[in-house]
Amino acid sequence: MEYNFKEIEKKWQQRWVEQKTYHVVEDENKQKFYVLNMFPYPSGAGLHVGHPLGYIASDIYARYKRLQGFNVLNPMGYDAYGLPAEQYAIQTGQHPEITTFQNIDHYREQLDKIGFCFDWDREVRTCDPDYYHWTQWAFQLMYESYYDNDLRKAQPIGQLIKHLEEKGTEGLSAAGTEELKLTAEEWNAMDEKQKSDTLMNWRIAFLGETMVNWCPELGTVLANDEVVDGVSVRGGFPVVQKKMRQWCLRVSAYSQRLLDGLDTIQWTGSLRETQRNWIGRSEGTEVEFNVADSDKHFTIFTTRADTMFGVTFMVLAPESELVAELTTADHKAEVDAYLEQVKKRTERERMIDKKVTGVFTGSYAINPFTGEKNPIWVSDYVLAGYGTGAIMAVPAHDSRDYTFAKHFGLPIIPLIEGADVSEESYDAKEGIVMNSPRPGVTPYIDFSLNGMTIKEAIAATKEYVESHKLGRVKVNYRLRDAIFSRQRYWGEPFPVYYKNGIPQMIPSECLPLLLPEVDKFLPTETGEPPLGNATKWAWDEQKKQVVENSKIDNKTVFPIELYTMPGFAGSSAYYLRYMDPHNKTALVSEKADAYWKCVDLYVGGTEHATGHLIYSRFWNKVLHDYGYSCVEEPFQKLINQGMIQGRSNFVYRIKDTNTFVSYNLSKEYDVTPIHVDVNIVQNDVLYVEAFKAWRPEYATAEFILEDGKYICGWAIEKMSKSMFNVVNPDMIVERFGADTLRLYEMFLGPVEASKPWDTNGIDGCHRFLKKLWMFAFDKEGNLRCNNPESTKEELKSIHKLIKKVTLDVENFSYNTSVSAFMICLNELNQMKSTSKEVLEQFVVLLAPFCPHIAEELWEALGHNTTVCDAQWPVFNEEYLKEDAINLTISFNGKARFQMSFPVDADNATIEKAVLENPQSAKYMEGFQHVKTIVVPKKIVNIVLKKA
RNA sequence: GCCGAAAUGGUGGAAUGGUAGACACGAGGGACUUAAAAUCCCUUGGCCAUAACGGCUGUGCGGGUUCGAGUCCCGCUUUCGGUACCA
Repeated sequence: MEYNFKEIEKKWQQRWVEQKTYHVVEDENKQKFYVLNMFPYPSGAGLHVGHPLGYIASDIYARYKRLQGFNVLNPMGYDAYGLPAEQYAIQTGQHPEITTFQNIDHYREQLDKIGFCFDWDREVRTCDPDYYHWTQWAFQLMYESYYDNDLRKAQPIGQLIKHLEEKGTEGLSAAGTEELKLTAEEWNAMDEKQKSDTLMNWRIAFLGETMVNWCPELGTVLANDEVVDGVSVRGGFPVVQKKMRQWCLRVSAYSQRLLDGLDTIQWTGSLRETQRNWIGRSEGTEVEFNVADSDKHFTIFTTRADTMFGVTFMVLAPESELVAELTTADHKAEVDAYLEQVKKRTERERMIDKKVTGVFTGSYAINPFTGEKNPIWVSDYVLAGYGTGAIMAVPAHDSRDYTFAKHFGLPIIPLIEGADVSEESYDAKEGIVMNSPRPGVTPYIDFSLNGMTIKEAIAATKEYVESHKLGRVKVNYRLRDAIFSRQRYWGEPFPVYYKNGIPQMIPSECLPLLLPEVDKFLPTETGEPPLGNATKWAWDEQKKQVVENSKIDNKTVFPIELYTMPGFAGSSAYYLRYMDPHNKTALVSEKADAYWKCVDLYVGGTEHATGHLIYSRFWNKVLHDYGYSCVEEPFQKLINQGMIQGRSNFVYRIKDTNTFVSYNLSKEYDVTPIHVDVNIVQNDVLYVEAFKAWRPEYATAEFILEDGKYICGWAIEKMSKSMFNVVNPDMIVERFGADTLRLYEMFLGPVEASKPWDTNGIDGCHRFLKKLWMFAFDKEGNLRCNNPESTKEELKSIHKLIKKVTLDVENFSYNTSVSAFMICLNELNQMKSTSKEVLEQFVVLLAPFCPHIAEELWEALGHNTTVCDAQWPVFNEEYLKEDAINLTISFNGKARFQMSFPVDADNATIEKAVLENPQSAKYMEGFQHVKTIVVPKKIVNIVLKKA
C-alpha cells in the first residue's frame, strides 16, 4: 500500500471539521495558552510559500502545547481594510468589499489545504461591522480620555474639565500638545467651540494640526513614498507641505510606559532595541535664552548642557512660530523667501538632499552663561516637531552645527582639551572640559566647568540651570503622535459628526456606524475625501440614525466625518476580539479576558516593529487603564519569522537569436539572461517543452544543451511575480502533500532566519514520510509494528528523540527536530521490528509537524480519538544510559583515538589507562606529561610540553 | 552616519568552550530492472598519500584568552535588515 497523501489529507481535514476538533472553549480546569499569528491582508495575489512559514511554526507550537494538556487558543482572521482593494476599486468601479471577500475565500482555501489547527469559529475580519464596532468604540474611549502624568494612566476627560472649571490649568498634570496656561475664569468664560478646541490639547484621540504632503490637484494627502521630486507620482502634480486638521492619537503620552514595558516581555533583543530607538528617550536640559534688545525669550532643548560656553549661534526650525516673532523688519524679505523655498521641498527631499541652507533673522540671543550675543538663524536642519523647535548651536561639538558654521563662516569654539576641530567637530562625550569659561574673559556668572569630565559637566550644568531658574531638566521622546485619519474610502468610518464645527460622538448605543455606499471611490471635485460622494451621510440627532445629506439643516441633522481610519486601527486590538468574537455588548467579556489574558506566543514579521507593534501596545495600554484588558503588555513572547526569498532561474538567450544556451556553456556566447518561471524548472533543469509552451515567442526556440539537459542559472531575489520565482503552496501540496510542505518549510532552517525558497530539497522530506509509511505498513497495508515489548535499543532511540524534539520545539529549533525524526526512523528501520508503543510515541511526536499522516497512523494503531488529544510522551533519562562510555583521547587538544570505559570509571583510573595505552606512547614521545583533563562522557586531553 | 543580525562544503544548514560539516539536497559510483521511474547500498570540505593504514589543512581577516575556540575577548572586512539632520 502506497503512501497516498492526497486521500489521507482530505480525509482528516474533513474529519477535523466534522468533529470540530479545533474548536476551543474557555475551561477553568485547564491552563490556557494563546498562540497568535499576525493576521494577513488578503491580497489578490494569494499566498506564496513564504506566508505559511510563521503559521506552520505557530501551528506546531499550538499542537505541541495541546498535547501537553494546555487549552490552546489559535485563531485566524483577516486585516481586510487597505489600499490595494481600494486602488482596484478606483480602476474597475468594483466595490472593495467584493474583491476583499473573494480574496478572503481564496486565502481560506489555501490555508485549509495546509492543515492548520485554527479555530475558525473565532475568525475576525476588520471590515466586518460587528468587528469595527469595537474599533469605533475604542476611538471614542480615547476621545473621552486624557493622560494623567501623575497617575500614569488614562482618565475620563470629565475629570479634566472639572479641574479646569475649578482651578484652570493650575496643578494640572496632563499630557498635552502644548503647555497651556489658563485660569478657571478664562476657561469658564470660553464658549462651546473654544472649550472643544482647547480640550483637543489633552484628549488621547484628538483633532490636531499636523504637517502633511498635500496635493491640491488630487485633493488628498499623500504618503512620503507617493511623492518624488516635489510632485505626485500619480499625475505629476505639485505637492506642498501643509498643516491640516487631522485626527491623531496621543501615543507620545505613553512613551515612558511603552519603554518600560519592553523590559517585561520576551521579545528578541534587536526588536526591543528597534522600539527603544523609535521611542527615543533622551534626557536633557531646557534652557531659556533672552532676545537682545527685547523682552522676548525662547527655550531650547539640549542633551549637551556642558557645551553652554561653546554656543556661537542659535537656529530655529522654519516651521517654528518663533521665526515670525524674532525676524527683524530689515531681514523679513529674506526670511520669507527662505521659508517659501523650504515649503516647496518635501520632507523626503530634505532627507535625501542635505545641502546647507539657512538665513539670519536679524535677532540675537543672549547666552545666559557667557552673556554673549549669538545671532539667531533659521535653517531646515532643525526640526519643528522635536524638542522646542529651536537649538543652541555648538559647532565645535556637533557635526551638524559644524557644517552650518563652516558654510556661513560662523565662529567655532572648542571646549574639550586636545580636541582638534579644524577639520571636523568632536562629537564624542569623552574628555576634559576647557574654555568654560574661556581664560581671560571676564566671568559673566560665577560658574566654571573647566577640568571636569563631560559627564560631570552635564550634571553640574543641569544643577546650575535648575537652581538659578534658567530652565529645567527635561526628558524628550522622539516618538510622535500618530496621525489617525486618511482621505480614503476603504476603512473604518469615524463615529463622529460636526455640529457647528464642533465634533460630536455618535452615541455608543448607535454603533457601529456603517461605512456608507458610494458610487465613486476617488475624492470629490471639491477635494473632499471619497466619503463626500456618499449621499446618505448625515446624522439625525433626534432619530439617532444616519440620513440623507439633503436633510442637513444644522439644527438637528449634521454632517458626518468624511475621513476614515488608517490601517493600524483595525489591527490594534484584534487579539482581544478573538477571545470573545461574537460578543454583542463588549469588545471582550471580562470573563473571557480574565481567562485568556494576553497572547503568550505571537508570530510575525519584523516589518511591524515600529508600526503595529507600537500602536497595538499603546492601544492595549489605554484599554488596560480602564480595565478592559487585564494585562498591560498584550504580547508576552514574540517570534519573528524570517522572510522567504525567491530563487529565480535564468535562461540564456544568445543575442539577436532565438537560441538558448545551457548555463555552463553560456560564457562562450554573448547572451542575455532572462527570468524563467521556476515552475517549469526542476533542480535547475529546464523542461524544454514546457518552456516552448510558456510564451508564444519561445515556441520555435532552439537550445544548446549540456549532457542532453538545459541547465538554468539562478539567483536569490525577492519573491515576486515579475521575477517568475513565486512558488505557490497549493502546487507543493498538490505534488507532495501538506505534511511534506509543513515538514520542509521547517527543515529549511531556523524560523527566525531569512532564507531562499528552494524546492530542490523537498524530496528528502517527502522521502522521509514515504519511508515512515513503509516502516509502519507492509505491502498489504497491515501494521507491521506490533511487537508487544520494546527492546532496549528501541527505547533508547525513541527517548533520544523525545528529548530532542521536546527541547527543540520549546526553542523553536524545528529544523533540527526534523533531522532528529529522520535519524530516529533510520535507527528504527535498522532494528527491523518495532513495538507498538515506540511507534505510538513516534507518531505523537510527529503529530504537530505532520498532523495528517500522524492521524492516519494513530487510527491504524487502534485509537478512536484523534491524535490531537493524545499525550506528549515523557522523556526518561534511564533509557539513555550507556553500558560503557567512549572517550576521545586527545593530546594537546588534538583528538587521536578512542577508548572505552565502564560508566563509573573515575578520573584517576581513566588517566592511568590512557597513559598506559600503547597508542599513547607514539604521541608522547619527546614530550613531558603536564596534566590530564577529563571532560565527563566526552574527552580526555593529555597536556604535554616539550621535554 | 547610527542601531541590530550574520559570515561554516557545490547548496540549505548542524555543532551546552570538547572528534567541525549532523540531517537533507545535489553530484559521482554501484545493485535491482528489457528500460525508465521508484527503492536500496557506497563515496562526497580541500590537499597529499595508499595494496592498506594514514597525514596535513580547514568555520570571512588579524590578534588574544584557554590544556582545547566556529563558539569567549579586542581590532578589522563584507553582506543583509532597520533608521535617519531627534540637538
